[in-house]
Order: sequence, then C-alpha cells, then structure tokens
Amino acid sequence: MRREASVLHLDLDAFFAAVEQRDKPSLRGRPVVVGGTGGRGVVATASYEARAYGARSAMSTAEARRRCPPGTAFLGGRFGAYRRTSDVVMGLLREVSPLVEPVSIDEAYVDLAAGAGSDLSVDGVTALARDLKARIAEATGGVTGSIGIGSSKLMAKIASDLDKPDGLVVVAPGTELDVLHPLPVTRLGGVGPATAERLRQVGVATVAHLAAKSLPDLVALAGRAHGTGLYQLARADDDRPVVAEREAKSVSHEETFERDLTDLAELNRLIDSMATRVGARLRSSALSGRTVTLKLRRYDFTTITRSQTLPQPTDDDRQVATIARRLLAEAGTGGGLRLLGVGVSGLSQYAQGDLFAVEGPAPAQVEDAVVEEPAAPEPPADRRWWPGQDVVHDELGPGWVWGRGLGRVTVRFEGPLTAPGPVRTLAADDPALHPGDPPDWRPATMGA
DNA sequence: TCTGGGGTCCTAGGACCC
DNA sequence: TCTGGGGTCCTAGGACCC
Repeated sequence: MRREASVLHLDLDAFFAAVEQRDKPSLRGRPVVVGGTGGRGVVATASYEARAYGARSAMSTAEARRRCPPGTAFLGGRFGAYRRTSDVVMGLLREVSPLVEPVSIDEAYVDLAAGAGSDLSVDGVTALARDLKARIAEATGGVTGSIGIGSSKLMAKIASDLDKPDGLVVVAPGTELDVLHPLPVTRLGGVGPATAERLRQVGVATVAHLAAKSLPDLVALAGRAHGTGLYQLARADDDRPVVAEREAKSVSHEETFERDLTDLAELNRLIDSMATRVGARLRSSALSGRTVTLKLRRYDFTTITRSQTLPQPTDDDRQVATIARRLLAEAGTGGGLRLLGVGVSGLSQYAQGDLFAVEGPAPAQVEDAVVEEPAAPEPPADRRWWPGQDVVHDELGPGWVWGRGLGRVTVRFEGPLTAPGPVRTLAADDPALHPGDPPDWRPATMGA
C-alpha cells in the first residue's frame, strides 16, 4: 500500500456492446447482447439495457434470449473493431503515464507515480481522471469507462467497481478499510464461487468477517498461497506492482462444437486446423514451446487434459498436431466430444529458424512449415453471414448483418456517423454483397 | 437449447536426483 | 530387518479472471 492514491484502474463499460452501439446507430438505447449466437453460445457482454432484463456475462445465450424482449440484438463479436478502439484507449493511458498494465482488452492499471510531474493529491488525481474520461469518450466515439484510484491495485480495482457505469471514485489514503470492510468477500479478486462457499460455511460474508480470521485458519481453508493472499487483502495489504510487459506463458485454441462429435477422422482434421492456428501464433510472436496439451470435454461436460513435454521447443504445426492426435487416440472419444483444444506451453523466446541456421535445415520440417492450409470448402451462401458482421453492398453501401436464414440475409445500411438506416432483405448469394471492414467512427476531418 | 474462449496461478503426487 | 530429505520436473486437475 502506498502513501498516495497513485494507482489508477480503468474498466470500459459494457465494452463490446458499447462499440456495437457506437457503430450501429439503430441499436443505441436498445438491448444488445454480444457473444456466441449458436446453440451453445454464452454471453460475453450485455449492454446496460439488456442487463435490465437479466442478461448477464457468462450466461448461456439461450437463457438471455428467453429473458430479453423481441428486438434485442444478439451479435457475434467483431474483435478487430474492439481491438482498434482498445488501442486508442491504451494510447491515451500511456499519455498519462508510461507505466500502463493492460489486464484485458477493456481493462488496465496505470501507475500515476511513474508519470512525470503528476499531482498525486486526491484533488490532483481526481482532476486527472476527469480529464482522462472525457478524452476517452471523445476519442472512441462515446465509449465510456469507470475509473478507480487508490493506494494499491486492490483499492483501484475495488474503486472502479463502486460507481459503474461512467464512474469515478478516488479512495483517499487512510480510508481503505472503511471502504473495504463492508463489501462482500466476492468483490475481492480471487474469491470465486468455490472460495465464497467455503468462506460462507465458516460465517464469512464480508471483508470485515474475513479480516477477523486468523492466518492459519485461512491457509487451512484456501491453501497456502490463496489463504495468505486473502489474509493480506482483507487488511488492504497489497504491494503488487503495476507491470507493463508480461510474457506469454501459453498459446492455445479450443472450439466447442454445435453438436457432439465422435468421428476420429473428423476430430483429427479439427486438431490439424487448431494446431495450424497455434503454430502460426507462436511463429508470429517468435515463440516456441516444449509442452503440447490436448484438452477435451465430453458429452457430459467432464473435462480432461493430456500433455506431453518434448526435449526441444517447437513451433511446428505438424509436430504439434501429431502429438495432439496421439493424445486424443489414447484418451478416446467415447460418448462424444463437445470440445477440443490444442495448446503449447513452456514457452521460450527462441526462433526455430535460428536453430536450423546453426544445425542445418531439417528439410521435412522446413517444408511442412510453409505448407498452406487447404482451402476450406465454400460454406452454403447464408452461412457466410453472421449477426453483427460488417458488410458492404455495391449499390446500397456499408451496413451490417441483422439476421440470416432460408437463403436470405437481412442487412441494415447504416454506420457510426449516419442516422439509423434502412433494412433490406437480400439473397444470401447476392453477388453485390461482400464482407466489409469495421467502419471508422471518427469524422473524416479528424482522419484515421 | 444449460454451461465460450483466451488465459494465469496453484496444488499434489510420482519420478528422479544428490 | 524398516524407511532422509530436499529440490526439480512432469502430469493432471481445479479455481479464477475477463
């Protein structure tokens, strides 16, 4: 804990849904749910309008559909658009201080003490945060964020959660326990359903209750590391530094299928395509890893992992796929699989090419590495389109997909800088309709 | 039509080593 | 014929986060 409130936490409000409402004027003020839109999808983000009907993150999309009224937009994610908007926000944070720790695409810590000449008084950081919020909303086309500032990461994060959305809370140094102790323990990071239930059984519901427990009691309850962490957090004892760069520890790709799969040949093809994606990501980051992990989830949701560690790190698609295929053959597909995943961990920053340069090329591997994935068979026309997707029509201009089916696709022609636009239903194989890029939300005079 | 996808960290047992 | 004691690596699973 620091003597000054110099840790800032920013959390963008209902971020994915906010970007959708910015880019799709007809959805502003209306319930929007972003996430998986298939039968087994879950909600990633619900707009505040959708939350009013009970839609929540991590809820199955089917449940959200039951709760929300007709006309609610259920959209798949446009991660390119979210990434571009996030990059703009992270850039603004780095203007405040060079020490910025992105936690996720919509969340970051900023160490204000690392910024040059910052006034770290409560009034000073409050003014800084007000200005920052205004600049974020202006630069993102109206996406808002909630800011918390305190004497540690713990207090900053707690504070940003106290007044959502579009909030600003500064916890004055010395008042940490006044803020913390009345809160439910579930507001502490690291207290999920399992820990909360165990704490409840010993009469702990609030942080004040937690602070009354002894260290040995908490270690017995939650294990050494977690128990010690809880003991300290309950006292606002938190010295975790803001860390700008964190090295990746693993790279993985997994997929839940629309229906359970049993056919080994089909599953092996899926392993190959996942290994290709993982290998490409490893190579693009100049990483290799020694441990290949296969994850599978059976029809009954039981989940297992099987792994093998190699003597040398790899970033090779074929090698990853071969190991994962063998792990699957050993684990078996009995009863059907609803999910498969392929991952590589034990990473080192070590370019495979360097190894070849020293030891001479391994021809088979070099050839495999440049083999292109065979082109996927063209999907049926209406499967090309998904809800929320950016499209452009040769005559009607840019728009986005509302829905599809029965050989037709419904498109609303509008963009972030237009008024709500008209809806047209087109043939799904209309040759004038094409996938589009995320629209620019900035007026042309400001440039991109 | 229950339950995504990307991760991180921790624990625990067995193998192995000195 | 009675049982060491660390330390590290590997594997598997679980809790948790956004």
